[in-house]
Amino acid sequence: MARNSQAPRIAKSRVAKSRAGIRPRPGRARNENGNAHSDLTNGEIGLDALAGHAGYAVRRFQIWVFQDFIRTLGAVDIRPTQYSVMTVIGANPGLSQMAVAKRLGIERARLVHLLDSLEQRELVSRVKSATDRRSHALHLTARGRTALAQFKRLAAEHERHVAEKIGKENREKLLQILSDFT
Amino acid sequence: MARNSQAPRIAKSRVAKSRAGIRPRPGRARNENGNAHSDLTNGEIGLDALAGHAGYAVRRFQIWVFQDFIRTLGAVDIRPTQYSVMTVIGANPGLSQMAVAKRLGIERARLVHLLDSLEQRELVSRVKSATDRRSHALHLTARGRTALAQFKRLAAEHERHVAEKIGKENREKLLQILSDFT
DNA sequence: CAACAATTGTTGTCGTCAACAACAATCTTC
DNA sequence: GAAGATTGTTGTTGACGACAACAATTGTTG
Repeated sequence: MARNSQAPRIAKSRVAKSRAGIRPRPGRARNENGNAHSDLTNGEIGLDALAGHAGYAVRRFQIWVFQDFIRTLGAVDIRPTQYSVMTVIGANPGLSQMAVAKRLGIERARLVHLLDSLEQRELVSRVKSATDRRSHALHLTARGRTALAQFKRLAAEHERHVAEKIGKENREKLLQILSDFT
Repeated sequence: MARNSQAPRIAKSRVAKSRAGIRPRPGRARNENGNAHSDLTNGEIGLDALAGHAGYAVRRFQIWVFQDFIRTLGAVDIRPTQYSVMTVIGANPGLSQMAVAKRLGIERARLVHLLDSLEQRELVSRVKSATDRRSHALHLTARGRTALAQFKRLAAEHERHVAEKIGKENREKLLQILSDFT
């Protein structure tokens, strides 16, 4: 979607927020969540409608998961996206950058930098394709294969942290619910 | 008129999860050349260990959810974080920036810019606190209250999209699983 | 009460990341 | 063989999380 992706940089100062259909609802329209006029008591701050939004919970969860991943794999300096790239290349040697990007939902422009970094660390190599001289066939180096094996062990440890956090069966249920997005 | 071409690009692949058996043998990988011609592998690229990582699925899902949120609330130019801030302020008038930041897991440095933007659009106002002259008491403006009501309606529509995508009961299960993170 | 520590909002920097746009080199196709 | 599409690349923009430093203010403690 090229149009409404995000910031319509024009409408900065005062956007036409006052569209039709806004029921003026005079008086107090707040507080469906119980507290009458809660002030800044830090004890119990209600989320109101936010509590019913899956996106909010998912965002908070993802931040936690990624932080744990980064911490758990901190010793080998591998971030989640790098791990995903290496894993896919390791399981499918010879893929083009376009194929990897499409499979992982990464911009191919972004994959360029990721591969630059991984290639610099001699974990991945770009081999010129003989059949299509535009594209590169991606492979793990020998060092990359050894390293990936260790990354996977650490990633499995991270996954155990996730299971401890939300419960073993909840984690599996989560994977099942979101299987369409992988 | 949007050239919407992004959202559901991944076909639902119900590929076997390669539970315990499929392990990339340390020897030669046989996929060496079978995919020089672009599309041959489009649906056949295995995720290997990635398929068992909740973080990966969650990342992909969150991208989808946020894109839908941004698109659904595109007409009012409200992003997920802005919505969360306004919702919490609306339900808890008078909160300090620190309290809002802590509750939502946002850096207070980042909240400054978010509030600058919302204040500029006259949706939120910073009121100097009488009891603590360091802090601001945050309130929705009259316009902000009206606008938030509309945002909530649009957000509810977005939430219906989520339910359509993953299923009504799956969405509720998801909210339940991740309730600790909200 | 006065030094000292902590908090609050703010500014700034850095790095990651998604989304686009433009480009050269290279297929593909008609 | 020219037009159009694809691949990798460079660059820009903006949202976002993580830090660091700072002034103003509050609180804490000797």
